[in-house]
Amino acid sequence: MRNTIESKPTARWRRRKTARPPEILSAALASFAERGFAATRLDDVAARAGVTKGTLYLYFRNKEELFKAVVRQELLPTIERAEAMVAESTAPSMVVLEQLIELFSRIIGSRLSAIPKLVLTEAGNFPDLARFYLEEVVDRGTRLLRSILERGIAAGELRAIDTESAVMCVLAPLLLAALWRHSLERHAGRTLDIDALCRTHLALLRSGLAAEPAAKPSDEGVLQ
Amino acid sequence: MRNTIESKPTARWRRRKTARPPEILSAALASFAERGFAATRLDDVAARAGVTKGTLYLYFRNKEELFKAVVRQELLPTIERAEAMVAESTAPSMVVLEQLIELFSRIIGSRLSAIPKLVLTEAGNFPDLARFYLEEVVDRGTRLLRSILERGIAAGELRAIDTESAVMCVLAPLLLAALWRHSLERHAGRTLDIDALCRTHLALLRSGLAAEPAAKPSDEGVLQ
Amino acid sequence: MRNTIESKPTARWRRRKTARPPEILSAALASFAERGFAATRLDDVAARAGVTKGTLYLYFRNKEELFKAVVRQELLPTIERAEAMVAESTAPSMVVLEQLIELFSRIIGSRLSAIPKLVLTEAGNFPDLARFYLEEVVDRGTRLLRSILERGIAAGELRAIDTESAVMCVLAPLLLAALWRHSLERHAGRTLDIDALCRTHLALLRSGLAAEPAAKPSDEGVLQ
Amino acid sequence: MRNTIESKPTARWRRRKTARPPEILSAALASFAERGFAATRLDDVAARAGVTKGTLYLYFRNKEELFKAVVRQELLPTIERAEAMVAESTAPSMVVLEQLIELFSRIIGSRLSAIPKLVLTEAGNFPDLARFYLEEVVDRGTRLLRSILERGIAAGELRAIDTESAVMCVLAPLLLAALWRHSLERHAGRTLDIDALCRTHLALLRSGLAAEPAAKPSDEGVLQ
DNA sequence: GATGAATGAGATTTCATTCAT
DNA sequence: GATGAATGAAATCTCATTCAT
Repeated sequence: MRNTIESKPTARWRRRKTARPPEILSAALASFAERGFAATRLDDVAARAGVTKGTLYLYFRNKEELFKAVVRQELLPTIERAEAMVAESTAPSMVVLEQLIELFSRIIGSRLSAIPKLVLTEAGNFPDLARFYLEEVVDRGTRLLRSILERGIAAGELRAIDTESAVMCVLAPLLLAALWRHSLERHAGRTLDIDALCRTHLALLRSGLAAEPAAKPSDEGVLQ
Repeated sequence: MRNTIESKPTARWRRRKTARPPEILSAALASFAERGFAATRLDDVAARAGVTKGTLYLYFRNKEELFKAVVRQELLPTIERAEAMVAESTAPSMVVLEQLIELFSRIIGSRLSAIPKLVLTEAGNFPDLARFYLEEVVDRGTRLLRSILERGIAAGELRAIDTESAVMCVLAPLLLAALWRHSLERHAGRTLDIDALCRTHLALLRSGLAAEPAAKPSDEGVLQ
Repeated sequence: MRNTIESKPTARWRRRKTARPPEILSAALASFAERGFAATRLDDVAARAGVTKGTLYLYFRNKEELFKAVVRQELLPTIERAEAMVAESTAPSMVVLEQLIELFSRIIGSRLSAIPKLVLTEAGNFPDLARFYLEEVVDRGTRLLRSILERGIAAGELRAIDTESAVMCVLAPLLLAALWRHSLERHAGRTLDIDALCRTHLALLRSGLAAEPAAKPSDEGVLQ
Repeated sequence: MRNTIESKPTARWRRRKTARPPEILSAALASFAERGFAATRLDDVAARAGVTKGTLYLYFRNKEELFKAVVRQELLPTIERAEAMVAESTAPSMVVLEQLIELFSRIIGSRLSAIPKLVLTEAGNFPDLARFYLEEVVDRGTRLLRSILERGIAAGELRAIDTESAVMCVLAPLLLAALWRHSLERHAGRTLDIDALCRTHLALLRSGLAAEPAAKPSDEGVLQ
């Protein structure tokens, strides 16, 4: 009896075949990230997506497939974007590094940042998901960073270090920030200042990675 | 009436009685770290601990209490040890930092290193656990590191940076290593060389944190 | 605007409209016979009938009504045919018996033969279906057979036996053949030779039912 | 408050590890025979067995395994008994046949008689069950009967007929009686007089199978 | 103290049925 | 008339928890 003029009879639902899957994936990402795979109830995912449980099964064969779809479909575009960025760039490695870190820092703010936590959490229960993530995200990501570092070392811009370890040192603070945001931040009074973190991180990296002879430190006055 | 001759009949049993809780905690830590809280079945924990399900309930009220006990009882001694180490030390901050990192790198090899993953993973489902961990581990840990950095800056040994962010940058690679070990490492062909990582990390930190003679401004174009 | 020239554009569609119910019944009979009522999914029936699930509900109120329609509409014509055959015949009872058995043996080859299995299977779940089948098929069928036997006994052609039991003995091999075909035959390597079965059955019946004094056995040379 | 003298505190349940499986199998046989596999709810089986649903899973992995166990464990002893009976007997084949039929008629009265219906009904959904039944029951049973008939023919006691078909003719009325009992009988007013059926069947068989002096060909007009 | 059989609440999954298109 | 997306009730199955032994 809501509409006295327009007599639309309060449709219980509407057909939205193409709109559903993204909505469901998005709801699922949120739920899985919040509680983990096992603790997420499909009732919750469905409610969040504005459908009923049964509808989930029209689009995904079961809970596990839904879970895998979440991880697969969300990440790949971003990886590809980063790879393209690096491939196209001719800037000095330190600048490319800055650009990458900046890109990453923006991802931390998006819903994408929930995925690392998700994978961490569920790697033990989903071996093939773990392998997918290792190959399509970890490996591609580290290869990318490593190529930048090696290019910089070869060009004499950066000092010679163990690039394998260095890649982890470069990524770690950013990853940790993403994990923090989706786990403890909600329970801490404070929020993490991502920009400050990136600035400090970059400052440390600039001096840390700088080629040694010309190690005349430029300042980072602005940071701090 | 069984043992009329040997006078310490139940010795082994008596020992086992007090041995149970640690054995159970250890089994639980391993299981929880592998599969997460929800996906861990108490049958598995019991089997791993060499007892039956019913026995768990003699020592822990329920699954949740067992989980919390795992986190609580395993970590505190280590934190206290680190605090003592710093309190007693009069060495230059960079040296203390090295000692701390070395301590941490040894923890990564122990079963303790599963706990960060556990807490990260389950913070969403166990708010009070999250708060406990924040207060008793995160806060105390960062306070500790921060005090070292601040002491170093004050002494002119380290350059002036945002210590709040810097703490994360110092911890991140170590934490990431711990998380890696308990999630993706098993599925990757390779293992992480923790020592190499620590060496590289320290090398970067030494230059990155070193106090500088002068401070000529330069740009940080991208990040601001 | 499709058919400007041909003037019977929807002819095919019109035909289909009346063709639907039999097509659906046929598909349903096949599905129900294969898997039973509960295990049959309407999706399957619909697919087999070349329509979609929704269409079924245009012709049948629900799954149960569809099921009952299958049994009801398929059998009655055949029963009536058998009754007519017997009513018209003036041949000796043994000959009529042979004719009936021959009719039955042809039914075993048709899709109709699935129905006994269906009723057997679902009698427990559909009491009114069971009663319908009892009255309209079992009772009418046994009455028919019994009348033949009694006529034969009265005429001195057959020996005096308990006709109630004898009816079952006459029908049993044929029914069993029908059941076999729709249950185990598919899983056995072999198929049942219905003709051979009927020949043997008739041979046994001829001697078995023959009036005793004149028990000069005629042979069944061909059979064997 | 039931026991004012003996103060047994109304135990909610009792441990009866070995007593359970047969009780459950028996309850399951009854339920499955009544409604078929798919239509049987495990709640019902559990209730009938006096336990709860969960308990079923202590003893049987899932519904299907329970179903298969029912068929497997109930039948084999009986088959073996029949085989032993025939192996030991040296009586004329017609006498052995009578003994077998008598044995069978007693089975019809027991709960075992539900199994043929069950297998027939569910063969389509459980191919391996069908194969098991074919090999362990149908084949063994027909082999048994056939050996009796062949022995009788060889000894000149029975006339030469197609033993393969004859086996079905011998078994059919008994099987049909079993099927009837577990499907339509409940809905019919009347019950089947098994003894009368067996008597008539045997009477027909005696004349039908009896060896004949001569063999004058006559017609089999209809069937050929 | 230890056991493990039994429970029962709650999760995933299926599918007959509905109804907007 | 036909469709098939969406529903929601009901089924199977799991597993934390209890408690007789």
